[in-house]
Amino acid sequence: MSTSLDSFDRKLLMELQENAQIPQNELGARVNLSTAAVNRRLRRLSEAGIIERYAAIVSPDKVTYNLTIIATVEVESEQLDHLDAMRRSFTQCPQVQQCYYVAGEWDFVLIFTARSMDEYTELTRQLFLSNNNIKRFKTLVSMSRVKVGLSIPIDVDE
Amino acid sequence: MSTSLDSFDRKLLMELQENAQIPQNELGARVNLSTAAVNRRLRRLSEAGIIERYAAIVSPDKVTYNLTIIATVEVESEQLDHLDAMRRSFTQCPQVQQCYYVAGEWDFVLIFTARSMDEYTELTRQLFLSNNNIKRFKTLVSMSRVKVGLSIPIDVDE
DNA sequence: TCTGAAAATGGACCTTT
DNA sequence: AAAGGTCCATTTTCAGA
Repeated sequence: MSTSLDSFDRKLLMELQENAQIPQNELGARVNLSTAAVNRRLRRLSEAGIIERYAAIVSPDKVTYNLTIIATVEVESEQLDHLDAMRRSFTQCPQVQQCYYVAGEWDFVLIFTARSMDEYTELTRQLFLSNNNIKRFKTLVSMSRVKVGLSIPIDVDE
Repeated sequence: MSTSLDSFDRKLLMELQENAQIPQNELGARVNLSTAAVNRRLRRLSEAGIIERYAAIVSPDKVTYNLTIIATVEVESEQLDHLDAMRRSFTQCPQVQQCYYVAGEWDFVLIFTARSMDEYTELTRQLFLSNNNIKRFKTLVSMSRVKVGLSIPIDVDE
């Protein structure tokens, strides 16, 4: 059950979060392991769910999704069925890249990607304004995507 | 030069954002294209920077990064060298998964991943409290990662 | 689009700890 | 048992005709 990673696993994860296209023999060379051993470890990491999946990262600019917007939302009622309905509507919206249910001054934080302000405005209409369980929301428009990723810090020596 | 995607490219991107491990022959079957055609398109998409990179997505829970925290930051001075220094310090911090420079009530939005509240507290010390260009910051602790990803919506038929 | 070479993956089997 | 290494078959990628 010990899902504990050894130093090899950590090095592999570090590399693969950066670049999942490195072939296994090259990975082996980097971490000092045979190709077969790398192969086995990658399988284990995937099966254990430590590697959730492999994904292509698409450049938003190159496909004219030039806008990134962060929205914070406060709800009226935290009744469970209401919350669930909201979670679902946020999750289903493809322009919602991320959604966090948070404690503090707000209840949800959403990260949108959109092609234009008009598109975002329309989304707020659908998701926020037409929902009377939303007390208020605030919009922060990103001027610069300073750092964007989902990498988890992996300490190689630990 | 026209970086415009046709319907095949869009379908491919849609699939690969979800799962970058699908072999090219399987992709071909799904979008109705030969393996070789898929191969050429993927190369083109990468070379054009439309596919930025391929990445392994690691499950934070499985490696004991149980905390996700969103922080908003207001700066004292928006002088360029000050901003740059801050951007750099945020970018370099491995626990900062994302950082956006925003317009509105705040100047930066940061998304942290951390192992514990103590770790986060220590990070705020390093990044915020020891920096006297930061006027104030606010912390929102995520109770649930409702949706997490970097996918761009790709309309298959457009 | 087809064919085939080269590369990468992944299993079998043996060895080490 | 658990994990590594070598070798080999299969699958996948990718270029040329």
